[in-house]
Amino acid sequence: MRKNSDQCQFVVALDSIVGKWKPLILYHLLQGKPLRFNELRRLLPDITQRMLTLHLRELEEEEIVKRVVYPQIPPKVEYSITEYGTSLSPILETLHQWGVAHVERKQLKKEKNERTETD
Amino acid sequence: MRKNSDQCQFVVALDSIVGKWKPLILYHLLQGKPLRFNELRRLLPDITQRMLTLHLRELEEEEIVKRVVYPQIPPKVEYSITEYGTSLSPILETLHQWGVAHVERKQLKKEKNERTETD
DNA sequence: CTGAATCCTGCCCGATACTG
DNA sequence: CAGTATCGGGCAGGATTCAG
Repeated sequence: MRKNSDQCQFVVALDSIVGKWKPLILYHLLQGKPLRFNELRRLLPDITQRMLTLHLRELEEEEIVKRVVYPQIPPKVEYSITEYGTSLSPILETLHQWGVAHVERKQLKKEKNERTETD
Repeated sequence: MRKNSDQCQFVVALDSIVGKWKPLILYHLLQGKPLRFNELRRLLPDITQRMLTLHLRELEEEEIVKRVVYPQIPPKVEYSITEYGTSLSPILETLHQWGVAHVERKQLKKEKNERTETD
């Protein structure tokens, strides 16, 4: 340890963000409104219950997401972004912008290739 | 497709960055100086040849990294960041800052817990 | 020195069924 | 409604060997 101990901290940050569904979960929670379990499920059509719970637990563990249980029947649980969690917002925003640009770039390149092929 | 097609683009960005060693590779190449294959290996003490080549190929594929072969014996290959690749710099920087803060936060919390336990 | 080719392994995630 | 429990597959990544 300690070798690159300071330089590698983006790996730490990535760990909090990476996971097949975490970025999407965060995206929705960062809208600000608390969401119930099944609301999140509906917003992420292809996620399984299992993965949703697992990822939420991990985010909760890092205090990025807050879980509030309303003791009632039927159960009601709300998930929301913590204040600390909002500090991820600029990261996601930057990633999103870069992603959009990257896709456009690829698209342009593809079109260019197709044009030169038909010459 | 197209469901969240615009919102999910951070996933695209993450794909370019994620991979066990990609962030480290990028970190070193973003220093600006072109690096030879074995120089990178030395900088990433625990990476295997296989993973280094694979990750470099992926980065090259996305035009984030440029590969220059000097036809000579023994072979010499230099990797450097492309101009396009430098656009990742702010992302890595933001991630790094957040990572550092996140680790510190965890550390503080741990110390606090240890203190209350010994009460 | 810079790889490519195989083989192997862990573990992330998915599918499904069950519960308070 | 909001979860657990269990089983299994796929794929990223590691170890090793060969090659120009």
